[in-house]
Amino acid sequence: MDNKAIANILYETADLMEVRADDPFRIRSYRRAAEAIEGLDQQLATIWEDEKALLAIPGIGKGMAANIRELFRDGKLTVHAELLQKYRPSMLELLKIQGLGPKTIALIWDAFQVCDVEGVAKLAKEGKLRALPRLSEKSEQKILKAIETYRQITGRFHLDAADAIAQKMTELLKGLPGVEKVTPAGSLRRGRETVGDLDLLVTGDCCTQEEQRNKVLEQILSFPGIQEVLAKGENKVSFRLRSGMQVDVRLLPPDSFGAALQYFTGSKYHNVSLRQRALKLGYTLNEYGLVRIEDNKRVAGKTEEEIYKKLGLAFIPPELRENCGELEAAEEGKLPELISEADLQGDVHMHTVATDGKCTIEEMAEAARERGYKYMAITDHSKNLAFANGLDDKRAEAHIKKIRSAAKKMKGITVFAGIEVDILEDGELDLSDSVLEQMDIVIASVHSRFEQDREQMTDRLLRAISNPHVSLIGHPTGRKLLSRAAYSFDSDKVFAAAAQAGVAMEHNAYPDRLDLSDQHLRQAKAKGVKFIINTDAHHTTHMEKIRFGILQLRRAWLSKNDVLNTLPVAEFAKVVRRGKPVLTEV
DNA sequence: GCCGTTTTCGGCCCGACTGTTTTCAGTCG
Repeated sequence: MDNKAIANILYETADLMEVRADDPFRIRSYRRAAEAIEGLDQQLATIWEDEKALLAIPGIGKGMAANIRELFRDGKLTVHAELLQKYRPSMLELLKIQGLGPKTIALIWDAFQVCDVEGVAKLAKEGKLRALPRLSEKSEQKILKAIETYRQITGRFHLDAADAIAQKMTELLKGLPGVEKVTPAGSLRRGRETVGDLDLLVTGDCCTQEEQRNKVLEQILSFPGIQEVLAKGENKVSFRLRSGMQVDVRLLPPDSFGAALQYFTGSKYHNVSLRQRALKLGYTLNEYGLVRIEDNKRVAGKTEEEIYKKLGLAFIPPELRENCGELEAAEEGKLPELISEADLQGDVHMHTVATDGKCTIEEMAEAARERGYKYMAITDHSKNLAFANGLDDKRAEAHIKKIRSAAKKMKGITVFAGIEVDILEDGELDLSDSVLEQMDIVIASVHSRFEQDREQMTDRLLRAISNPHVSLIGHPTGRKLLSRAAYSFDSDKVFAAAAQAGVAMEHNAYPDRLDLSDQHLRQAKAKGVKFIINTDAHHTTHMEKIRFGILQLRRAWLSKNDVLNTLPVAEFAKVVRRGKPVLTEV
């Protein structure tokens, strides 16, 4: 059992305890413990027998330590099992419906003993929920709408979740005789913002030698978390994980690996165009190779590169394979030089324990330096975000001093003092200009009133952009992938105003945001906007998630020149101050 | 259930919004 699995069980326990109306503080302690475990550097599996080590983790006390030991010893947690027995696992799913909370779910359960999405939808349709206290016909409509939204997003997963499974599978198979490599294909390889099914390709001698193949297949089926095996043949295994994710693992011989990788990476429409092109040139292309029609001779297939080359094309990076002009550009040698992670000089959106982050200024700065960044910025929340303990003017000024003093001690990296200031309902910023003036970098973000109409939201953003202290707009559409839609605003107007004012737009690389989307990035670039890519890290471990954002920038055909935090530190410091004197010596 | 210049039990982040509750509970962030 890894840390993530333990944390999940604790989260689920907390959710179900909420339905049972347990002590709220006890519930919170389960969530705290789960968060702490997720953020650990080492695996609990290596220390669970050491009481002292467990108690040294903040948020873990005697009771939780006992819970953890029980999980490792018995493979289950009694309190979790009891709750699941009482309410059934479908209740966990029900809790994911927006607007349905533990109290309402408990109310429905007590009245009807119904606790699954299907059942609640039926009750709402039949008008039976309005009989319950606090629920009306209007509530029924709201619940039905939320269930509708929920159904649209289920079956898709955040990019990092799919990536984690791919990495685990690689870990599981590597080292087995005959396994050369394990490669993700499909939408994960193309970097689509969410992933449906996960496609994994295994190549090596194991695909042709029966004994090795059987060993590999056996190992694949030992993957932790498999709920159901959907198919098992000689060359392919499909299964569904408890999370609902379907994983297809294919075994492919090395000499046709390139063709298979090309085929299974897609997209479907890119492949259709590519095959049409092949036909025009006298070839036929399938997952086994590129074959010349006149003599039925296979001319390419071992690598993707040779296939594209034979078809008279430059190699097309997977992120561009969406049939959006990439074949034409590849033919004319006009593919852009895409940005890569190595181009980045810094990550400038991070939170610390001063607000809702989990690490100190020093810890975040050290982690950024270890990643090879030349600069970073501490940008905690402002007071409007009360639940995050946001900073008011006074605390913000004190925080700047703290950051500057920590910055002095750090060698090899410039630490900027910044803020993520809330854009209030009317576009006013949540801190005084006199305080913002003292910041190296100001991120202005919307965190409330997402439901404002298009006109109001547009004005709100335009007003924020007009503030001379704002360096960039944080997560500019406010969406949360698979849970919350983007707020509505006139993107043409806002992007044009940002370009005009020299205010950058953030690409937030955190996998549940990835905001701006690739379409918005393209649109903004066309208006002349520059971008800054950040992780919005709330923990040192979040910084590595930058790569998921890089995939989106690449999908939008962006290169280094479009992204400000590829600039050397001195130039970057200047550009985010928008003409005002630079405060930090670099 | 955790934590602690109160070593033992009381405090634990809270404001805004929504709907239907005529004074507030539930949900979200």
